[in-house]
Amino acid sequence: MGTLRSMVTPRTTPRRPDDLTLEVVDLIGSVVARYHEEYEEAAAGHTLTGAQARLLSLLSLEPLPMRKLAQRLKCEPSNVTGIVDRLESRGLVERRPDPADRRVKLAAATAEGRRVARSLQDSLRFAREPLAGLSEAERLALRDALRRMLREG
Amino acid sequence: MGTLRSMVTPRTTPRRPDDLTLEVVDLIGSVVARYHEEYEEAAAGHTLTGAQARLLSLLSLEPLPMRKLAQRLKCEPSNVTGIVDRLESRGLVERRPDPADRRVKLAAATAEGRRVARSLQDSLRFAREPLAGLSEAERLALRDALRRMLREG
DNA sequence: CATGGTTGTTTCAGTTAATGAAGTATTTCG
DNA sequence: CGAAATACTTCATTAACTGAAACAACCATG
Repeated sequence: MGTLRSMVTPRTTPRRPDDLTLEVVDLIGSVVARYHEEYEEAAAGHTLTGAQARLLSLLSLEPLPMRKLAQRLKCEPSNVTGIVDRLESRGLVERRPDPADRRVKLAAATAEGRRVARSLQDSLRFAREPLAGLSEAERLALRDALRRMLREG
Repeated sequence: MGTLRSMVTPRTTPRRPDDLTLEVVDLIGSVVARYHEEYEEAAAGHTLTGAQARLLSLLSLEPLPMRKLAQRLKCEPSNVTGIVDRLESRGLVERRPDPADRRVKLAAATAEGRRVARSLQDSLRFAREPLAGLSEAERLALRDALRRMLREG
């Protein structure tokens, strides 16, 4: 069906990605799936949900106001309230007043929270294993390609 | 960067990933985030949730029993029931009996469902844009690296 | 061929994530 | 000062997800 058309009108479809591009997109889809799988798995290993793990990771670096958390997680502030509530009830996160602005509440990881975040990072290190199959040169090429891909948009 | 360390202690840190690997992992994290963002966006453009879009995409290729859907989506069968319910109530999917086994119900995309799935694919094609910045040689190298990464595990 | 175990699906109860609309403080600025 | 904007919470609602229980149909095996 399509073969005849492509023989007759070889250059009328400028937007149609070539087979190589399609394959690469497909591969990226697989990498995305695998990354997610392992992330959720690592989180579950600490009895955390994905959203909780992501938020805790952010806070392990520095305390942040709720509104900033919402921005980083790309969700509504009211949603962050619940996630922080659950982490707080487990003693992994605490709320502090911001001395500079009494409206804002800073969410901060507790010592225990940081410990869990670190352990999470380590178990996620497992996600790096696939890279072990690549030579240094390949990893360099991969880095450059990914950098360029992300540079756009 | 990591060169000095690797010269001094070439075999004492077998598990600790080098800086290059860490950077690549980080870049993959960004690609994952971007991919998801665009996928959810494309789904939302059709008033579908991510889970619904994923399920519909699977069904656009071939009808599948509920249990197979659960396996593909890596979730419990009871969950699939709800997602299919919602898609069915919108006329995008239908349930048919499996002639070979009266226990199983095949979920199948309707004509409208296939149309939506195709349109979804097309808007997701936007996700391929980042690849446009790469030369053919780079895309080839990227493909090979990704293939090898996924080969393991 | 009966019957007991297994499989495929659904229902139900419960948790989490997420949004959007109010509502309450607090800050900022005309 | 007073009005508008900002930060957070609460509430109602929907979806995704899990695990347990129920039900029907399949399939062995004695």
